[in-house]
Amino acid sequence: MSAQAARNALPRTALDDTLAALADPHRRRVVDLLRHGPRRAGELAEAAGLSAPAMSRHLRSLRVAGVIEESHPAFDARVRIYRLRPGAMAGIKEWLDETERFWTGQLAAFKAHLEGGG
Amino acid sequence: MSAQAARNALPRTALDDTLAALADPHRRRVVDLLRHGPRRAGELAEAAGLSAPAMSRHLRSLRVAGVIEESHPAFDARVRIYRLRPGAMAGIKEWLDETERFWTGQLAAFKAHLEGGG
DNA sequence: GATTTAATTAACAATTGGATTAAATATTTC
DNA sequence: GAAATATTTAATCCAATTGTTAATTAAATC
Repeated sequence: MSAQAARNALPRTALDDTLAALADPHRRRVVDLLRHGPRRAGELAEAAGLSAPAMSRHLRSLRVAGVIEESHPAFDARVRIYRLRPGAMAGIKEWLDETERFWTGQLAAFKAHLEGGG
Repeated sequence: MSAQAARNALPRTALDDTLAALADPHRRRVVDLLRHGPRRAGELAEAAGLSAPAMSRHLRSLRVAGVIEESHPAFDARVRIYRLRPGAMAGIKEWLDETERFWTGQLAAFKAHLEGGG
């Protein structure tokens, strides 16, 4: 039953998925490649030095995480083209900014405390 | 020797480590707690609803990734106090900004292409 | 319509990651 | 100095991830 494992299952959020998707060098390489424009699955596999199946799985991770999106081009319906999804990383940025904001606020408060009461 | 696994070992960068450290709900919860100030290991474990050993490992991950730092307080050397490390997430932010910058540039170029060349 | 091409899915092996309990390490307190 | 406290490390288990090869799907080409 594995009672303990289930005990503390924090729900997996979108932020988890996005961060996990980007926490892999191959997948981040894909994002780096897609910064310059949409690419085929095959191009990405070759550029990243990965087999087609391996790349396919990475692309799925990125797609499920909302980082990229897929399209079938009209000129050849076998091909799948991937591109970055706008706003995909907004969640991360927001969280980072909030963290920084709180944290610097806390630092300022500490400094004030030292100057006032120290 | 697991020949296939070794074949494509992209080096693990600091960015990988930081992202991986943050891609876990428990660890991100720790960061959220530390936003408001330094906390003891025990406090963090309790607040996150984790056993002490489990929390200890998460704290190590975060420390190795450079997200937090540890200190021994003078009043009780058994205790370990953790705090956010300034600039820990600068790398992520930089990468995100660069991605966005390239990507919006690419979008602008595409728009210009449509308007110019029909 | 048979073959080639682009890509995904399936099945499997190996690695990694996280949680647990028990033991170890300091350090404080009585 | 013995007992209690704060935390980490060790050993083990289970689940998830990643890569590989083989098979599948679907569409283009000859």
